[in-house]
Amino acid sequence: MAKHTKAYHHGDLRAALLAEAATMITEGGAASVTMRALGERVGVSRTAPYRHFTDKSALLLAVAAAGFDRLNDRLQAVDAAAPRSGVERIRRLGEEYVRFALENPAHYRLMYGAEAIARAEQPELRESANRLFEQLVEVIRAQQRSGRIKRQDPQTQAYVAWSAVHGLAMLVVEGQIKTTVDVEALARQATATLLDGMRPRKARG
Amino acid sequence: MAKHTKAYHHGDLRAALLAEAATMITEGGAASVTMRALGERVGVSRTAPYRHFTDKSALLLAVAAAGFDRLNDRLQAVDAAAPRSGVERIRRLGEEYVRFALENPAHYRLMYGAEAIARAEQPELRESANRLFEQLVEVIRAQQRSGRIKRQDPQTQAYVAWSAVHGLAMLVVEGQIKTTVDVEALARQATATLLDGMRPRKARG
DNA sequence: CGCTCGGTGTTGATGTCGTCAACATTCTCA
DNA sequence: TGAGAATGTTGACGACATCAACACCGAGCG
Repeated sequence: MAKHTKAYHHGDLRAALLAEAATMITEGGAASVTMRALGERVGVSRTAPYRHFTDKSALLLAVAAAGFDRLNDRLQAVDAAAPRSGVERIRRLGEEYVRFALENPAHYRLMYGAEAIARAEQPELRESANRLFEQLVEVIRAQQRSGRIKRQDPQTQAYVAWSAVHGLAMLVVEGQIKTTVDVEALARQATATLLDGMRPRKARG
Repeated sequence: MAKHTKAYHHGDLRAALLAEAATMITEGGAASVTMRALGERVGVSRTAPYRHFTDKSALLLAVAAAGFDRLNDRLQAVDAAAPRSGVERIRRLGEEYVRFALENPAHYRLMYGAEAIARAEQPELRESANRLFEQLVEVIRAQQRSGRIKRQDPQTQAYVAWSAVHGLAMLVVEGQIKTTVDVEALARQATATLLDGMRPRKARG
């Protein structure tokens, strides 16, 4: 009686669908998620998901958005545990970001693959990604205030930093960087180089 | 009489298919490429392409590989025109790389989207991408010799540089970076930051 | 010069998919 | 308790990739 948006016939189909779809993505990539298979795995018919998502795209979109939320949470947790000041804070964020991608390759691909989801603009996804970006901008602003990185447009710097970690994550996830390479070390090197480039003229940490 | 691999019934179906598929990708994304539509646009039946490509995946793979070749050519041309020494050389490469992605968003996506192509390892694609990578490693080695960038493992540095430009390209192509942003400027900033981070301790260009 | 054969292209059929529409069930609430 | 809404199911449709059987054509052999 308390909740009524959920727990009808199935119990909580919407959540179950999201969870199962995420599992399927992990197991066999986004392409392996089919309405029929999904329904079967959850124990409902193929069209049942349409009561909760207008589209297959909408469903994948929700899964992707959930991925962004998870990533955000992890980054926030790492940031909270990091020293308040010092570029170490950014370094840890960058490394954790790449780690997430490595641990959830197919999910990560989905999150950034507009193609797989739909053609139109996806405000929901942009929103999730944007929260991530804004968080990064804030950290950079803080470091600028304490003079640890250059006082340039923080937004631009955030884009550059995001590009670096995202690029690395993507190359690994798509298999362009041989798996024989120590990706953790690569991530450290990438963030280190990045931070060096963002450092003020004479500082030497 | 000279050539016999080509110019049979159609003239040169294989090449025509590759060209038309590339056009379709540009116009409507990789998802818009369907064997039926492709055949129709080239003036053959839906299954004609199977005489030249075992699979739809194989066809897309060839298109993607061609994209890498085009990108390689452009980078080589830019590099040839750049001053032999000086980080300017790397700077121009980075900017040209991003420019290519911006001009061919859908094609670029395809090149790096293993998902859209197939599941298995794609040696052909890896090969094309690797040529690009090796070229970058060479340029970095040259700069190391002249002491313009740190003497670290050039392969690692190349991965970091590649990550930076690829990440930026991807974020823009996928619409994660608002189109209101001056991407050219962002590319300049990214390469500049990168080069700064790769510079030896005391150098100041 | 005509025949044949491999390279090339076509048509028909199959199985899978996303999705719509009509129908069935079940929960909520008045 | 009964009605209406929320939820789920089955059947059907059109698009798709792809296979198999068939048709065409051009080159080289006799």
